[in-house]
Amino acid sequence: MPSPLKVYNTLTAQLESFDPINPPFVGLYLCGPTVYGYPHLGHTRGPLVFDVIHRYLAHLGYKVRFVRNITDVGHLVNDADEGEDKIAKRAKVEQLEPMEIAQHYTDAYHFCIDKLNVKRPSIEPRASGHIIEQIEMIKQIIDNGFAYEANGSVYFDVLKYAQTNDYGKLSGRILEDLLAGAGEARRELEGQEEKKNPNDFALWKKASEEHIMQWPSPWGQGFPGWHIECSAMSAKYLGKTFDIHGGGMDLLFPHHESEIAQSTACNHTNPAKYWMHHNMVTINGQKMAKSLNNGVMITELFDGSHPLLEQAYSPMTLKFFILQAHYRSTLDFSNDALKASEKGFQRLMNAVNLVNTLKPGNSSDFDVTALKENTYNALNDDFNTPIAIANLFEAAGWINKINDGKANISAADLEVLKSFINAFVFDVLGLVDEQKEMGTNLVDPLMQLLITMRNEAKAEKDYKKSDDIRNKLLQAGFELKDGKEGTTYTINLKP
RNA sequence: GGUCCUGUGGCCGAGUGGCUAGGCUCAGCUCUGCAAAAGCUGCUACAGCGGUUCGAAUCCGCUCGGGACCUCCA
Repeated sequence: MPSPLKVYNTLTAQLESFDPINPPFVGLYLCGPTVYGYPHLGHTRGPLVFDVIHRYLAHLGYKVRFVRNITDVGHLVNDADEGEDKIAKRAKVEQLEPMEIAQHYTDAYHFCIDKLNVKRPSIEPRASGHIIEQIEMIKQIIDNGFAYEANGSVYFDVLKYAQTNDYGKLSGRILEDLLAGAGEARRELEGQEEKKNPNDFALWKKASEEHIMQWPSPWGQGFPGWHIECSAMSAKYLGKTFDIHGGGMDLLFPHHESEIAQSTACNHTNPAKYWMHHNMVTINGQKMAKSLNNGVMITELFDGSHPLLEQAYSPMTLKFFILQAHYRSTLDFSNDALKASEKGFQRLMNAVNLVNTLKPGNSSDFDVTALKENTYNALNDDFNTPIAIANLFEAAGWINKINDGKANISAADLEVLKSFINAFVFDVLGLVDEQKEMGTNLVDPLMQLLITMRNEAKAEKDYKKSDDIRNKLLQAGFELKDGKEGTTYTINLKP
């Protein structure tokens, strides 16, 4: 029997067994993108990791409602007190409607994520579509005595909250340290004097006249603070307490810490049972971030146009690359690493295709059930995709041996192997055989014709002609392979 | 400055107190008209210095290196 599912909970800093609040239902919330720029490599990790989590939970039989938001308001350019919305700033530069920009980058995000075969969430709420919910929540927090209005803005009273709650329990921060550590590192913030305490954060910000995205509120024209959107939207669609809240480690503080504080101040309950955080994609050992300007855009990866790239890499190569690392480890980007993933992925897909053509024997030379169990155990151990993939490679090895007649598998075991490997590769990991997808329909009959012609030439020992066909095809992106069962081909994706 | 994470073989990247992770690369072999693919074989690492232990890459301490967060950030 496979081991039970365990997840690492940032809140307790421990591996915990996964017990949904209302089985078989699972509420899963992931902090989505801020749509004010094109997505880079790092932006794919969250969606990819939580896609596997989403898929695996569904695979295990849970009814998952997966909510991933689009942030199209509220993220401020510098800080809460300069009051310029990121989206609005781009609008001024490009002379477009703010929502036009948000839509544009949302589309770009969807384009990239879809290429990676990430399942769309059950609900994808926009922050701008939930202003009312956010205002209601802020009102409740004020009523509960944990927020105050100052000059048209509303701030969360961290000190008041900390009197009866643990502010910092998620990120492991100690309020006294935060207060003391403010010192030199903290910038001189304009309007900081509105706050009772430097650690107080904005729930609602007063908008200046130039500020394009603004809404009426009980406190005047303004816009919501950064953290409140996730609290409002997760509560609306998943309830005041739900199962899993995820995001990047860089959101741990202050974003998620503040979410917990807000939700607790409003609803008197911890919003999520499990908090899961994935690590960063690094480049030259440093975090890839918009603010550091070291991002490789996803479309640049797909078409190989970024100067650091030696070639184009397909979406599945990127996906496989990311899944070959555990989600809580940093993952360093490099051409060599990407190439290794490209090769390895192809090898795995070859084996997966082969498994459907295998002929069973009388007995099995290896323990299929154990292999399957090990693969489940890997994912049950905090979604350890690299170990799961290692097991799939072991299965691939056996598949190849069986295909070569150097190993046997019983008919019953073959069925187990087929169903399990297909389930894991396609359903759980969500991989796609890109070459196969391209190769069907129109291309295949033509290829079969050329293969036949070449084999005729070979039979006549006209190797010039046969090699010519092979070389020309290779140049065109079709690689021929002579096997015992005949000639097959692969399509190489090149820009 | 504070809090925390991390340092694995040519590259990427798992991992447990004692038993080969895996992928890629490289070399040799089998197969093949040649090549590719596939298979087989080889390459045994855990920053440094101490300590605990019968035994540590895995636990503890120190040193050195890298990184994250403390400010928008996936």
